[in-house]
Amino acid sequence: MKRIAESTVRRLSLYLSFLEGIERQGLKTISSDELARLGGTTSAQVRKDLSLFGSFGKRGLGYAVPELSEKLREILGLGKQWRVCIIGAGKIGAALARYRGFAERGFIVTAVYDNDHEKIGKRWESLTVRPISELEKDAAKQHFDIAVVATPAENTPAVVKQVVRTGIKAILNFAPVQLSVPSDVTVRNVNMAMELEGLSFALSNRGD
Amino acid sequence: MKRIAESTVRRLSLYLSFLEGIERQGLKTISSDELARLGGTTSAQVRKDLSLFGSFGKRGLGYAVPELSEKLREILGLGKQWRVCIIGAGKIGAALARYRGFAERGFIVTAVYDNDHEKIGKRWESLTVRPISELEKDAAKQHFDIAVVATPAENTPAVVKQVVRTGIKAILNFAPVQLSVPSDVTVRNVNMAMELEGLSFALSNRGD
DNA sequence: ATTAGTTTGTGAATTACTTCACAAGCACGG
DNA sequence: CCGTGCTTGTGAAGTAATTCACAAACTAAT
Repeated sequence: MKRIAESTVRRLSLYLSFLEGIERQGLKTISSDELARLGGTTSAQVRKDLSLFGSFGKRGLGYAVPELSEKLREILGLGKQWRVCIIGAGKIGAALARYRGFAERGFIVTAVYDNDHEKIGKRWESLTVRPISELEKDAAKQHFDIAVVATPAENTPAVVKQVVRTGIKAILNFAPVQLSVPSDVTVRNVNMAMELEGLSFALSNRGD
Repeated sequence: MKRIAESTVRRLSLYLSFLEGIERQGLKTISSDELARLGGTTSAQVRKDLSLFGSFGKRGLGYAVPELSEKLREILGLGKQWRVCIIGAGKIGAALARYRGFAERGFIVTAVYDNDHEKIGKRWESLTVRPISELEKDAAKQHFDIAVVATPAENTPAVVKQVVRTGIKAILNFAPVQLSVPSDVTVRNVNMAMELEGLSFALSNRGD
């Protein structure tokens, strides 16, 4: 299959979230034009995005909402449950572990790790914070699909090495460093400082 | 000045974080090639990014680290302090309010708002959670540059309307909805569910 | 001085992404 | 069952972003 751009995947994700809202409102069909308006894009973009995976619409009518939702969930791999481990039991780790939205979308947090003796052993909801030294052993027993890395910048490269060794192929990285991983490991970065700096840039350069 | 792509601004931000690390190590110069390796890009990309703002390097030698850092801080508007208000005193809001990294980079959290009576009046570090109904009044007295919106999806459109009315021109949005704002307001979205879905997609479509 | 070895800055070429524009398909009304 | 009004799917055209590739500029060594 043709390579799919990251921007496309982001939009698919966005469309899905709109469709779920629309489904709750009870609407049966939606046009590419309406989806585009919701997502701040164009109808041609919506149709092109979807057409990369098949043709799901009916000409003259639009897209059937439940069918398209289902199709998008399938494309995005949301049919199955993904097992997630969180590494770093700080503020961000805690906020993530408790966020209900993940489980709803099939991302199940199954373990939390840290290297701080203060934190190890603490209970978080139904989980206990475990020493990071146990990660590899644990991973051999239970399978993890995704690692969320929320460690201080200085520890992150070492932590990521360990993660890669366990065979985990997807990392969501909150640490403000660029990860170096083998090409078969997918990384997504979330970097608050970078987002704020983007806003700072926009504020500083208005009107030129 | 030519319009600068968001991807470029992201990279500038990234370069700056590397330069700060390098500066601490005491290195005086760096080549576009080394910066590229750190940032997972190409040397041509680095040079092109920088050349949009001037020519800061010395041929045969590279870039002087402190000078380039300073220049990037200036380009990104990090010379001044930005006043930030956080709206939504939930998990994410709390994690952000306490994150030390912001202040270091000149983003000063000066107020926190919520509409939940349980939360209003609670003290957070040096701040007190205020009722969101006071936002507009407060904004008239103290100036806010940036609003961080971390409210539940359903309240977000109304909250954003209020934010826009105060004259704030930059919003960092954590709510999983697409904001509709006037074109002179800059929005950056951070959406954890979307990032995880991107990883889910990658895991589901390996090797085709 | 001259030469060898680097590395920048930047047009040109390439690749990737988005938008245009229209034939083809479908629903509905008469 | 034919026409009217919509809306999709998609090549072609247009933009935008990235990479190539090389002259120009600098250092250091001899």
